[in-house]
Amino acid sequence: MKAKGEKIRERIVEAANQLIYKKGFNAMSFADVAAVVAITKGNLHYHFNNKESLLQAVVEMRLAAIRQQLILWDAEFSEPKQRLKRFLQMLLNEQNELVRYGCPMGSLNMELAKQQTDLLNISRELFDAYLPWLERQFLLLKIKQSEQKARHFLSMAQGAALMCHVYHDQAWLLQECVVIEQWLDSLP
Amino acid sequence: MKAKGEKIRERIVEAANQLIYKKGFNAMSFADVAAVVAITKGNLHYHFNNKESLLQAVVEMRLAAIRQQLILWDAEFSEPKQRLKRFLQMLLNEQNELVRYGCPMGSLNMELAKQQTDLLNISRELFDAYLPWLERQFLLLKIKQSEQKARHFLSMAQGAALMCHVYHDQAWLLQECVVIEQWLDSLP
DNA sequence: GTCTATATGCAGATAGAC
DNA sequence: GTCTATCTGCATATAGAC
Repeated sequence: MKAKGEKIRERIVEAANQLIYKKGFNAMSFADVAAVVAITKGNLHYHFNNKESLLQAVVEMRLAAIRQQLILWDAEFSEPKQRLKRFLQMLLNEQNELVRYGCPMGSLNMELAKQQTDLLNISRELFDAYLPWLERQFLLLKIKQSEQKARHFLSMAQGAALMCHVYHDQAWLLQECVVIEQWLDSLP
Repeated sequence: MKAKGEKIRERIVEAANQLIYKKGFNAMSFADVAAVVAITKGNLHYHFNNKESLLQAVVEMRLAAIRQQLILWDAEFSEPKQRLKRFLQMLLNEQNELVRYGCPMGSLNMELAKQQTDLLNISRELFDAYLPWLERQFLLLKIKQSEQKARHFLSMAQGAALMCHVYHDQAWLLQECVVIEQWLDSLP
């Protein structure tokens, strides 16, 4: 538990986090990560045996951030609809990154979904962190089929992120956010 | 234009098409394609210099299929809403493949969107083939903001395909199709 | 056209000196 | 812990015989 040892681990995970988002998990190499952290590949392998353990660490870091964020939103807004709109606001706040690199969750899960089952099981936890929270908001609104509503909300957000990314088109994202917000407002 | 030469080319493109869908473009190797077609890697390189030309050929094949399909749908249904519902029916018809491998368009574009700009420009043509057709249907319905409606429709479909793929969950897809159809019915 | 053989590069991963 | 050196495997791609 040496302080310095912990620090380098954090720097590695942070570098991997950025590289996974900007290059994709498969395109990211140990050499890439080592270069950013300014250590050698061999040293990096001392800290993380393989790519899977690196992914695990990155996902855990993201999970901690997501959970903290949701707690914050719960405290910040008492109205469930306001909380859901805060979720949409997040898309707008990060519109530049979304257009360039896609959704950090969606793009990673999509990349791992085709064949790499073990890795997908790890990255899917990111969605799992959001879904119950979303469902709870619809439950609080006393809306029927709250699970289905949560899924629809998340689906629409992912679809918007995917399309605006493929077309590098901010306008697409903005318009989708408007439509999703209208859908929220149309609910009882 | 020798018949036999054309035939092997078609077999290569068909094999690549399947492998790109089921394994992903980057995970697919020349060795994979050669094995399916039962030729050697060297021979495959004689027909396609590099992966980009293979992708180009695959996309062109898919484009031809899409265009033919849209012409068919136009002939089959006179009502624009029926045509759009036929699009949703396609998702249901291929639900097993969607759950396993995702949307052939969406997963390919997502994979290429992060860094490989040249390849993305090729694969995006697939979306470009659908979008004007979708917009035309909303135009025929005399619906305002038909372009935005087409984008929303496609976004929702892509979101549904992504989520049902990541969760390997047919129910997710089915429910989203129901919701999207309700959205269509709610339009004037 | 199709093959074998090979060049080249980079990936993930390991061994062992310091 | 961090380094250098190296192994192994597989990828794209090319050369040249048949």
